Amino acid sequence: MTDPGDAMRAKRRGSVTLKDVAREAGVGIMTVSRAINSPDAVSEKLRTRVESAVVALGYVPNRWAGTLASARSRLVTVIVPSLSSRVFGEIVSAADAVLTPHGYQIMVSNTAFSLDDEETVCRKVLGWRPEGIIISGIDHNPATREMLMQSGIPVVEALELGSDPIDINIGISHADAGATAAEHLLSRGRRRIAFIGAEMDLDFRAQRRRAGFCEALARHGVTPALEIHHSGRVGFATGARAMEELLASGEAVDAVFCVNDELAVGAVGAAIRNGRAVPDDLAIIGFSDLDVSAEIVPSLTTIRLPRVEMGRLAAEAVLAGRRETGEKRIDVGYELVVRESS
Amino acid sequence: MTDPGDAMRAKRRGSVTLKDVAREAGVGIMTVSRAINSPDAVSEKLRTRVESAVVALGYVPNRWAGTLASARSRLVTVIVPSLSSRVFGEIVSAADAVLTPHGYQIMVSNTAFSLDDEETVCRKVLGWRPEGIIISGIDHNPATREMLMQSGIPVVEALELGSDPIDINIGISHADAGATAAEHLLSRGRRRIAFIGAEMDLDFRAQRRRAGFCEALARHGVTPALEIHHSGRVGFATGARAMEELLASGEAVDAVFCVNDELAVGAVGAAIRNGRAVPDDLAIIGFSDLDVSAEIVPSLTTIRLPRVEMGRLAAEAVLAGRRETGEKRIDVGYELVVRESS
DNA sequence: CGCCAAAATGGTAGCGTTCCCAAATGAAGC
DNA sequence: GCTTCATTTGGGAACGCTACCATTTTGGCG
Repeated sequence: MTDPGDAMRAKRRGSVTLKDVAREAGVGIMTVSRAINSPDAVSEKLRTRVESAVVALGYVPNRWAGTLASARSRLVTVIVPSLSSRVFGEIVSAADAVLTPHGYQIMVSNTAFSLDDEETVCRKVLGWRPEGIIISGIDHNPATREMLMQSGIPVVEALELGSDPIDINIGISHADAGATAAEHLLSRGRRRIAFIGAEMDLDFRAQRRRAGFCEALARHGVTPALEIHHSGRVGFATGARAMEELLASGEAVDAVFCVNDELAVGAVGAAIRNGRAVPDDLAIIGFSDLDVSAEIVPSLTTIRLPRVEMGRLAAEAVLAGRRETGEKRIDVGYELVVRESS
Repeated sequence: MTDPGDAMRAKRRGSVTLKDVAREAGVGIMTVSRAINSPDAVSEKLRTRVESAVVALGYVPNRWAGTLASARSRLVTVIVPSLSSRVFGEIVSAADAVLTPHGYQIMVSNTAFSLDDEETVCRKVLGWRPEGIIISGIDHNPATREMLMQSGIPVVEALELGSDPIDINIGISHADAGATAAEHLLSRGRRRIAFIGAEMDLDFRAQRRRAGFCEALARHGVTPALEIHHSGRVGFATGARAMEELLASGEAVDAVFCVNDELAVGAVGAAIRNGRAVPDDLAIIGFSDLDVSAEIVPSLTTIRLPRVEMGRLAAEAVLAGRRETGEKRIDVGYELVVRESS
């Protein structure tokens, strides 16, 4: 596997530049630049001449040069734990929908749920000098925090609400969400309540949902009947395996809180397959409200995380910049969505 | 909403540069550049001095300048129809996993399934001078094709196999996949076979799956008993609505091909809810094999699209570049996954 | 101790834009 | 026709970095 760079470089040197277009159109270099970036500042006659030269030569302005000269990258970085999850995809998508019409380009990086990777990614990302950074969560290495604060770039921490934002913070309280799940199951008269999680050591938000869940139970004098912390990766299949483990344990359980909807959907499937009636034998509640959660049978009770709204608000916060002395902390709230599984 | 650019510019001018680090470390500017980019070419002594100066000043190299000077952007663009879909997320994720270790950064853009948007996006993307472009599908506006061919950048068309690749083409035959679905249902003894699709006018791959499906039926003297082309957006809920429509039609149907798994999973749910036994009353087959498809009850028969492999191969093709006179067309194949729903 | 090759270091000239200002052109008024 | 002012146009200097080449230092060896 040879280095594509050499060919690249050879090709690129000598590609069409502003100067080529200027020569073709018989105008100055600045006239071309203006004809492209602020057409109103150029006379009709020259503008059309420039435009046809651009088309004739297939000129595409080099953003690197433009960015370097103007110190405006028109780039916004989004740092998420995972690129393949629909949860983060929806956030990115919503942010993109806001930013693209404003001429911004999104650049996505993933941390694989690791704080150290996040630090590496942040350092790399700052080299691109984005005009805004949207980052997942409020847990960062001290060095990451420091770096972001020093950067002078608007930083939006999304997904979870914390007490000490770097800059702007948009999210919900995951502890409260966990507590809401517990209270819902209790209100249904369940007392032998289990917990299912996976990759809990990596996902701080999931940890806090669990903590909030356990505390709420404790307030009612209940302790979790069983906790399955599955070693597999978060996903539908892992949820199913975890449920099988739970059923195999023989423990008497009448309700389960799955720390996210992937696990919960898989758990519902496994419960049904193993002859349990949901919710009669076993109530199940998840977290995040995936699209699929509403369509499975029985449909899944869950807690809706307003992902699209968070993505949109994060993008708008970046656009507003940090000078805008608006709200530094935005609680987008969550919503208990009661369906058939509880 | 004021323009964040001004603050940006003010901040950035006068940020830490190579020269500052050089002064701090008491060395030449080139020594700093080398200490960072090819540490082996610098003596131990100076390297440590540079390194501590970098840390002391919090220097982060400016990629714009580096890219401009070296004509190496270390950027690979991935153009997908949608950012929020898990199918595309997995492809992007797999490509990222290959490219990141090689020092590349991925830039994702979405076309919203529109050829015109794709053209706009391509033009914009070329301005960033990526070293490779991974684009979804083989259908492009003539201008888009032209632009990509002229660019001199390796282009990988992924997801579907065509006869005339711009450069490199990785995918499967969607017509064959559709035919496989039809043949599977026929082999199960079904003859009153329906089709469910959504947004069919935008998704050319789905169109070809349908065409292949219809042709295969025709070869066996069967015509689709019913076609539901739902107007909603592709998603689980739309699949459910389409199935309800199908059931309400009163048409005698014993099998359904859903043009993708989102629709199929939703359709399974709706069929069950409406008292149909799947597969006894109604067999259902989807396309793509989502993670969730294996975990619902009944689990979904589908055709697996090897997304991770495509993402990986596309990234490797970009790394290899176009000089590598290897395979221009790679058929990654699909696989019929028979589960409970058929 | 000197000599030469090899390694380490630094200066300079771009890379392709945009910004700033000067020059040129055109319009309007007398 | 000439001056004055607004509008267009263009030139040159950055922007921060790397490539290339020249220079300096080092180390090995006779």
